[in-house]
Formats: sequence, C-alpha cells, structure tokens
Amino acid sequence: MFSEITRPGATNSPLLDNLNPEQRAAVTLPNEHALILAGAGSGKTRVLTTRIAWLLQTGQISPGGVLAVTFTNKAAREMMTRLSSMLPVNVRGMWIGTFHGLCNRFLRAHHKLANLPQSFQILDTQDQLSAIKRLMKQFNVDDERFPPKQTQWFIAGCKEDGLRPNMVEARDEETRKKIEIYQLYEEQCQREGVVDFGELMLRSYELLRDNDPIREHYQRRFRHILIDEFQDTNKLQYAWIKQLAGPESSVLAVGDDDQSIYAFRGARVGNMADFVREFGVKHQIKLEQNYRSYSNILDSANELISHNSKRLGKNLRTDQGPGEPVRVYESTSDFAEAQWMVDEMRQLVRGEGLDAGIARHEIAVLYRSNAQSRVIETALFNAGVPYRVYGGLRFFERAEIKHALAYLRLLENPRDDTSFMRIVNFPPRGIGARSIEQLQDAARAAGCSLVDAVSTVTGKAGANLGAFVARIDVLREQTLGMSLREIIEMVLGASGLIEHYKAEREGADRVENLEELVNAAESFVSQEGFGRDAVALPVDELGHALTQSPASQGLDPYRPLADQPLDTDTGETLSPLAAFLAHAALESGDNQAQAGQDAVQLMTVHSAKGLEFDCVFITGLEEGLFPHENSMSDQDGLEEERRLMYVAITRARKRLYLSYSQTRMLHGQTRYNPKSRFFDELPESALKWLTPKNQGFGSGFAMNSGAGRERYSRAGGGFGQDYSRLTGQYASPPVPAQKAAPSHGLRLGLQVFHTKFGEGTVITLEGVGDDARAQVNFPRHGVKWLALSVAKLVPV
DNA sequence: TTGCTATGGATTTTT
DNA sequence: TCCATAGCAA
Repeated sequence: MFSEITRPGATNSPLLDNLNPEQRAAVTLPNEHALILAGAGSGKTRVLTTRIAWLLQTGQISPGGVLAVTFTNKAAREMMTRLSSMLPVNVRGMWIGTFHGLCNRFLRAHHKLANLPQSFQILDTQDQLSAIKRLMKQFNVDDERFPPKQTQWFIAGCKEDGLRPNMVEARDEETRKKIEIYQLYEEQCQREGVVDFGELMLRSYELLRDNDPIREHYQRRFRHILIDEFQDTNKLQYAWIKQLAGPESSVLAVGDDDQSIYAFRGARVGNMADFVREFGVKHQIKLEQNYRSYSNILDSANELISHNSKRLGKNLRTDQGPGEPVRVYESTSDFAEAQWMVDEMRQLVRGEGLDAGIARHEIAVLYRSNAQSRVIETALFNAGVPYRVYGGLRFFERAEIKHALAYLRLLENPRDDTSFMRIVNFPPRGIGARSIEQLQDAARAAGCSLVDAVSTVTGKAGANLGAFVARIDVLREQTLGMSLREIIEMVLGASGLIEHYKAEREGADRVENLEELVNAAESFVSQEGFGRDAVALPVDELGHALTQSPASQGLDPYRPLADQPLDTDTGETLSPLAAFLAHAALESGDNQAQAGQDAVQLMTVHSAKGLEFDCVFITGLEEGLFPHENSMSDQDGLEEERRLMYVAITRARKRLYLSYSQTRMLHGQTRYNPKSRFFDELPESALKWLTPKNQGFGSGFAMNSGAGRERYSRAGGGFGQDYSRLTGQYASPPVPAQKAAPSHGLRLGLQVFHTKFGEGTVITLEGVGDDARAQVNFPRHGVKWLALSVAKLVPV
C-alpha cells in the first residue's frame, strides 16, 4: 500500500551528514504520514529541505511528485534555494510555494472548471476593503451598524472556515445581514472577475472536493506533501491538504504548537492533533536539540512556556554552555528605557562585554505593538544610530504603485471595478463624486460593470468618463505585443501618473517608486521566467485528463506529469502582464527602508518569528502591554501571549535583555503598569537584574501580599523610591508622586458585576481617586467606560 | 476639487 | 499622542 522503494544505501547519503539522530530519523522516514514537532532553532527548515533532497536523490520520488507548502514567500524561496544547493534540480518547476501561490497556480491552470477568467485579478486586503465599501454604499447598508472593516473580517473569517454564505448559520439579525452582504460581495467579485486571498484557497478546495478526476489526478501525482509551520494552518488549509492527500500520499507536517501566535487570523493549533488522529499518523518526532541559543536563554524559554496548559509537550536543550545571564532592566519611563537601550547598544557595537563588537544588524529590538517603536526610534535617531523598522507599507502596497497597477489591471480586465474606481479620477480629470455616483447608479440598474455603464451616462459627466475609458482602450491596443517593460513604461507615461507626482511637492519618492516598478517587472521576467506563481507554462497540464481519459492520451497517470510531455497545443498561456499582476498581489514585496545599511532591527514580536539575532531586547514587558490587555481576559488569549513571549525569547542567540517601564505614554496618556507577570515565570537563576529587583512598581502594589498575583494596573500609585539613582544618568525627570492607592479593588482581567450591564471583564483601569475609571467589556452590551466613583462594580 | 478641522479609534499580519 | 477618515467650506 505504501511505496516500497527504500534503497539500502539511502541512509549513507552525504545529505545525512551532520544531522542529529532525530533530524536524520525525520529525513529518512518511511513513506507514511508523520508529524515533526520542531522546536525553535532546531533545524526545521533544514530537515524539510533535506527530506525532499533525500527523497529525490534516492529515487523515491521525482520533482513533480513533491508538494511543499509554506506560509510566506520568504520561506518558500529559502526552501528552493537550499534545495537547489543540495541537488541539481530545477526547483522552479516544482510545486514549492505558499498556500496562496500554489492555489493561484492551480486556479490559473483550471480556470474554466473554477469558473474564472484565466486572467482573474487578485484583491489584496486593501482592495477587498474598498470593494466592500463600494458594495455597501451601493446597497445602502448602514456603515455605522456594519463597519466595513468588521464586515471584511466576517467574510474573511467565513472563508477561512471554508463557509460559503449559504453555509453560515444566521443566529441573529445582525449575522443574517452580514451573510447577505457576504453573498452580494461574492456576486460582485464573480461579476468583476476578481478573487480575494480567501477565495484563492476556498475555490481551490472546492474544485478539488467536487471534481473527482482533478482530485484523483493530483492525489496520484503528489506522493509527498510537506507542510511548514503547520500550527499556523487554518481550517480551510487543513481541509485543502486533506483533499490533496490520496491513498498513496505521505504527508509530513512540521510545526511547533508553542509557536502558534496567529489564532487571531484563523490559525488552528488543533489541526496538529486532528492531523495525528485523522491521518492515523504513525511517526511523531520531536526536534528538541537547539542550535541557536545558550542555555540561560533556553531555560528561560522552557520555564516560561511550561506555564501553558495546552501543549503537546517539548523541551529545548543545547550543548552550548549557559552563556550570559538574561539581563533585566527596570526604567522609570518609556523614554528612559529607550535611552538605556541606545547606550547599551553602543557598548555592544563597540565590543565591550563581548569578545568582539557586535554588528548592528545582529541587534534586534522587539515589542508587542507597533506604537511602541516611536520612542525607540526617536532615541536611536537622536543618537545617530542607524536602524530599520519592519512592518508598514510594502512596495506593492504603496499608493502610487497601486495606482499604476490599477491601470495595468484595467488593461487585462476592464470589468475590475475596484481598479476602475481607484483611477477613474486619478490623476484628477474632472470626474467628481457626482459623476461617479451617476455611473454607479447606471451600473447597478443595468447590473453591469462600471465600464459597460459609461455609455449610458449623458452630459459632461458622460463625456469625461467616455474619454477615460477611451484612453484605457487605446492604451490596451497600443501595448498589444509589447514586452512587459514597455507596457509599464507606456502606462506610466500615458496615465499621467509620473507627471502628476513630479508636479507634487513631495512626490519625488513616489516617482522613484514608479520607476522602480519597471525594475521590479524586469527582474520578475528574468528571474522568474515570468511565471512561477502564475503558470506561464503551457497552462493546462491536465488538459487531456479533463476532457478525455489520461489513458486515451497515452499518459501514465501514475507517473508524475513533470516527466511527461506537456501539451503545448492548447496555446493557452497567461500573459506576462497578468502573471506579473498576480505576482504583485501575492508578493507584496519587502519594505526596503534603508536596506543595505548595517542597522539595528526594530520589529514586533510577531514579525520576528522565524528570525534570529545575536542580541535581542524585548521591551515594554508590562501588564496590559505584554501580555496585552485585550488578550488577558481569557485563558486561551493569555496562553497565546505567553507563546508570543516564548517566540521572542527564542530569537536570541547570545544575549537577551528584558525591560519594562514604570510609566509609559500611550494614546496620549501616561499609564502606570506593573511589570509583566511573565517575569514571575522565568527561572531566577538565569536572570541578572541590572536594576534592583522587587523595587518595581508592580510588586510594591500587590494589594494582598500573600497572593502575589494581585496587581494593580494604571490606577496610579506612589513610588517613594528615588529611581533616578537606580537608572543613573538616563533617568527621566521625576514623575510626580501619587500617593493615593487604588481603593476600588479592581484589576485588569477581573470579572465584575454591574446592575445594568451584568457581568463583564475589566479591560482598562486608569485615573486615581474620584477620577478613577474602568473600561469594562460586557458581552451583552459591549465595551463601556465607567467612572468608579459613580458606577457600582462588584467583583464576581 | 481641494484643503481644512473635527472626530474617533488605536494589538498582533501573510497572502 | 497620533493617525486616518469624514464632513464641510471655499
């Protein structure tokens, strides 16, 4: 039943050199389903790629029989790079990619069966939101009651769960309305020939589920399915994998439940347990040998995560010594915290304390939320330390680029109303809100797209709109047969975009970016042979199998198709432009701020996942911030915060700093937060307090000294200590002493009862005495601000 | 159509 | 505090 090919010499392959026993076992697993529990820094990617290389080298599979899925383009690229360095194999022809990239490829190949135009456009999150806004306006949906963002979240959530509108339970009137909007949105997308990210997955899944020949074909083809970061898969992605895995396939899932930090966007750690059960997984291997960090760092991570109840269970170990202790620093203010960091970094770069100076790019500052970067940036900037902030707009998300892409998209697909709306009056050409409204009304009445409705608009508005459409049409004809580069250059000129930004005072960067777009296209064409993501090969690999039986075409369905002659007669190929547009949507590009410079790296803990640095600062370790207040009212949320902290700690190779501040400016208010509870969950022996321990605000304010967990947050309180002494020259101006201890007896996360609103969770506390107020989340009535001198809140 | 002011909201993010 | 967005005036 399973493949019997296991060559005797296989375990001697040089590929297996330098692997530890667990890694080797994982790489050489028999062809059966397996789960690899891969701890941070345990060589996960190495195992994954070596496994593929080993399977290929030992002849157990040919390149076409492998399906390897990742979440990010970066991970996919890394896998391909490493694989091609191990074996002389054409990785570009292999099915290695992101979930969405592979679904895109699949849908292009089978667009007819998927009921899509071959050159369907992909809506990114921005596009999706504007499509929803447009739709809601058109159907007069009250955007107060149904905020577009929330509707978007609802739709994306449904798709992540694999639910079409008719499958969603309309439990209340509100949901019923949302389902209705979802339904209308679907119709709109279909009419316009566009798909959002969720749709790429969902439609691929449905095609596999409903079309027996297709499903069986791919099941026979993909004998080895490998999935990276399995803990991050959502319900739909898991279902998709189940469709692709046939009786002869082996699924190798690699993941780490302790690093599951994306529940908020639909990730389901439970997929790991489900996988083991539903696939009857025979092999589970734990990779616990860590090659990244010293043991003080690792012990801290292990101890912390042991406080989580829901775990598959795993403990990292290292052969490296204890290394330096984990340094803990308390500061008086966020400002002082940043100053201290800058000074510490300068010493690190100079080389004090370490054998040699540390490169700036080997220093990372991690924080829980983006808002925290500001103070740090200011301090770094003032000190003249180069830094790079991750996150923010990426290349293909920039407004000017989106505008240019919208022109290009209309060339491919005039019915794309999202793109139409974006540029119909940009650069301004006298088509105002009223003209557009007129056009939209006409389009709705006729049930057609905006372009098609243009001819029905009369008067000056009609003339202007007509001129716009004519311009696009002319452009489409002019660019026929041009190279991608020529098309883009022509569009940039003819659209007036370059001209427009050149005239703008601060448009120089934008012009530069637009010019960069040409380069992006150029490198896409040369590097990717325009089309790894968006099949530009003879498209319908399956063309025969769909219309006639494979046997009748002399194709052997049991041999991977990559080994068989491709059908080049269908002649159906995706245009380079359409391929590039898909690429732009699926790979939003780096945010290339100060690229190339040796700079300190600033990022959220989330975006640090998968990275590693010699030296890591984890900042803002305060109750309410980390763990974040929005996540600490329930067990699952808190455990995810803890995993987040675990991810943060395990980024560090040699040196780790943890810091928190007594006061912090947030949303224009000074907040007084106790230090994070995570400090209580770290091994004291691995820590070194740079500031005296237990002088902290938090521990000093335990109401009940017997119960160390009773803490007050943000409620103000005194600090009699002379903190400037502790923080040395970096101390900020003394914070005015506030003596009034909180009298209300509330704390964050506490369940309280209110006579009118019922039970709720305290999510914010601020102010002192009569000014004290609390923000409470009532499941029935939503989030309310309550003045504590007025409202009677009784702890439950 | 632009540009000002008021307003509200403010984890985490890839594709 | 600071940002995006909405509404309104010129």
